[in-house]
Amino acid sequence: METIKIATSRELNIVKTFECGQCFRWNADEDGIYYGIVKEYPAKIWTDNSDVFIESNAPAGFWHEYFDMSLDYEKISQPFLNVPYLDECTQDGMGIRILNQEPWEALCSFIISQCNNIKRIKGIVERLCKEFGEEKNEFGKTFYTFPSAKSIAELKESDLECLRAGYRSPYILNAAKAVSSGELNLNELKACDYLSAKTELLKLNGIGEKVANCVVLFGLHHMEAFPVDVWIKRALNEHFPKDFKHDTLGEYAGLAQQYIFYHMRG
DNA sequence: CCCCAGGCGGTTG
DNA sequence: CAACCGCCTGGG
Repeated sequence: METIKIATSRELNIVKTFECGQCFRWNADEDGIYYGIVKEYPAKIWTDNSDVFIESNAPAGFWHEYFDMSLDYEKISQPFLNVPYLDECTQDGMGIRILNQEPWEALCSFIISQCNNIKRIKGIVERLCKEFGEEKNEFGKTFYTFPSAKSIAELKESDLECLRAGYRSPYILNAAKAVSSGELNLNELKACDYLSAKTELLKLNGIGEKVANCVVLFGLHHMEAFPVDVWIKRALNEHFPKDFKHDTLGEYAGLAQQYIFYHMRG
């Protein structure tokens, strides 16, 4: 077990980053210490004196990559300060980072997210991991890895009843089969351009524009993706010109989307 | 009882 | 094209 300083709290605000809706498996205890697991590495993360620390067994550079630390977020956010209303959102949301999550986990999680609230999304994802993931004990707590696409693909729809995911279960199975068979290669989609990646995801049953954009942004790190959900729709209607086009925000439009989403959810 | 929650897919006008 | 509706489940 090793503790590293990953960033300053100005560069990485863990509350904003974990609570802005991009991930579902980080939870704070009563002291504000976050616990979570990425791949097979349970982790404990906290802020102390304007610095962010992580305790885990992960190899060197793992968290640096996960938190996207090689990108200067203050710099890439500068253009947003020239856009009315987005400037407020950007100042408010500074410290949010777009995580480099596991592509399959993001795909599965955002399938589950459709027409659902955060609490229930978290519950379903947690049951999925507990039921089909691998147990890891650390920090006096129990963690479960996110089950592989292959392990889910081997299941039947009735096996997923315990998740209580409703009509989303067949979508999960279908996606798992596509990924484990190689018909859908998420790593390839990460390497290719945003639009091709999204187009591939849209071919899957149960994946529409919103979910595809979330997967492309949060799972494949194509930062120009701009998922439009009910909150963003509301923000666009209330605070932006009618003819506003979000692609004018450029290659980091997805970060702007997160600032807006965080600001709306307040 | 009703309605809604970070959608999608199929049908209709 | 847009508008609408059913869909699983849980909470208000």
